[in-house]
Amino acid sequence: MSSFFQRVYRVVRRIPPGKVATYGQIAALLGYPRAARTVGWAMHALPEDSDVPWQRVINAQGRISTSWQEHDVSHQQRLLEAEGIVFGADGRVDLAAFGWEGLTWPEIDELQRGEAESSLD
DNA sequence: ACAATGACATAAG
DNA sequence: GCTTATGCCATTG
Repeated sequence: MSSFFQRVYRVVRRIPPGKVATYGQIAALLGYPRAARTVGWAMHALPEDSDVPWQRVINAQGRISTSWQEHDVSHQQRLLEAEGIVFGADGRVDLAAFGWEGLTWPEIDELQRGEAESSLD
């Protein structure tokens, strides 16, 4: 697995339950503010037996942009609602209320160090 | 190395 | 608010 994907997964795992992050936000944490599309690609390539909470990653508008038709949007929405996230009538999430604040610098530092030591995940 | 692709983001109509 | 167009980036063939 390519390093970039691993880094994406590692960050996504840090998203606490009941919170959501955007693709662009994750990309920015990795040092590529414009690599949101690649983050989305990483989610798409994510194996089902993974422990990565992919459902907590949505687009910048608080909407679920999944086009993974095998498990439509309602599936992802159900997973998020189970964590306490509330969807608006138009199917949007209030990022101001449920948006992930991101990682603190110590956490980012720990993330980087962990990446250097363990290549598996 | 080149071209195509895609769970995005943002600006414009 | 919705649709189109353009930019971005890593991965793949």
